[in-house]
Amino acid sequence: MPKIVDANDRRELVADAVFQVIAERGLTQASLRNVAQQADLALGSVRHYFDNQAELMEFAFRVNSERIHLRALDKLEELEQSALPATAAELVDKCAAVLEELLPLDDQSRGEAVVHMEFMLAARTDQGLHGAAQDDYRATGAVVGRVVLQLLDSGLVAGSPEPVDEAERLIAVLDGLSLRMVLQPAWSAPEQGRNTLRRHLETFLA
Amino acid sequence: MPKIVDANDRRELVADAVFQVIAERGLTQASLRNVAQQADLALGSVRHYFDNQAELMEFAFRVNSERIHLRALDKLEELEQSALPATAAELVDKCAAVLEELLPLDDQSRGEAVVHMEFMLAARTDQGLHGAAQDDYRATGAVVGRVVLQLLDSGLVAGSPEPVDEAERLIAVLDGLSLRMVLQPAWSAPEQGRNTLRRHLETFLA
DNA sequence: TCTTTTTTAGCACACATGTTTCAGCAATGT
DNA sequence: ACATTGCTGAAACATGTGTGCTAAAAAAGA
Repeated sequence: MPKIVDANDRRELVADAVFQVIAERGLTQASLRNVAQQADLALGSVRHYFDNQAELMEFAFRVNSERIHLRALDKLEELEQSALPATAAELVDKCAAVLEELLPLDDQSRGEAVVHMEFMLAARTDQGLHGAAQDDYRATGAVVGRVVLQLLDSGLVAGSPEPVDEAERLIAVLDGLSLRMVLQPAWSAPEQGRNTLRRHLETFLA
Repeated sequence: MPKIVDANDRRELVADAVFQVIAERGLTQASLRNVAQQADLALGSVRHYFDNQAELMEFAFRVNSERIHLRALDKLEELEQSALPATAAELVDKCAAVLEELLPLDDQSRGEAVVHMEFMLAARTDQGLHGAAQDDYRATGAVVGRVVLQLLDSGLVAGSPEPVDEAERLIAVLDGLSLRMVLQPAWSAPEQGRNTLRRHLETFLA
């Protein structure tokens, strides 16, 4: 028996190299050779863990999606476990804490957001990535939907908006903010994104 | 003197071929050879009108941006020329008419939106496209900003929100809706996008 | 008809990519 | 010690890419 390397760890290590290449030079530069060099591995080693480039890309896509959504889900369960907030300000704070996990507010999440965008766009024409994109949609829909329910069921909202409609609009705000913060960080700083999100949430209250 | 072909017309024709290739197969497939084939031209012919691939791409990017923003600007000037709307519903109609030009509601604008997204994302790592992306940002910012001013100056809005902040949020809604309608047309149909936009505008009114 | 100039077409080169193949290494169990 | 087997590294191949260069074609004026 040779050196035993945990295959999953190795695959995630390669995926991290993919993320770095995409964040710095874009998805088009995420070739097997560039990724291998970034991971300090030989081309053959990368191919030992991934039969295809397609398989590598789908794996990296899914890992990235899960990292984002798992962080948001953790915060969400904190919110749902804790006592119902009494004041409006407290409610906004709790919801914002969850949704901010979906915004690129630091270097780490900025990189993740870039990778996310590139993969989502690529999935439009790449059949191999289509399934992963569908799962990603469902995941963010679930997170945002549950936050909206928390918000609307709190008894602090004005009017009686449709949850599905408001989830759709909130997702649009989040996606749009992410897009701008990723592509135009000079004009859309983290604080600005945070503030815009909070202002949007506050419009639900009387 | 040989056959005189209007150089600008020809360049736009090649740009149209670029748009078709991107819409159908993505930016990565927009090679000179694929574009030439799509335009029914020889590789040499394309290269006669564009020295570089970089020049072609920047030209196509700018043509696409201008087409989108010119349509929106036309509608916007209609709005600003016409009499001030008296009722809230009429105001929302007018503003929505302008902003809907920025959403992918038919096949034509859907293609434009796809091309727009691909170029914006590519501009993040491609220095040659950076300038065009900046101009695009300014253009949409101008359109949306003027619509927001029309809205807030109508005397029909509740509260006194900051125009810049609300423009930022509205741009996020538009970008997010575009993104979803382009990437997930099955879940986000044109009517749904239109409705979400109108609902957002209505939240400004009492 | 001949000339001139735009336009088209094609070849060739250097380079990057995904993939296949195979030889060598290195560590672990016997 | 030694054989097994996961792992690494490298070379080779086919394909696609941008670009430079050159020659043919085509059309309008002389």
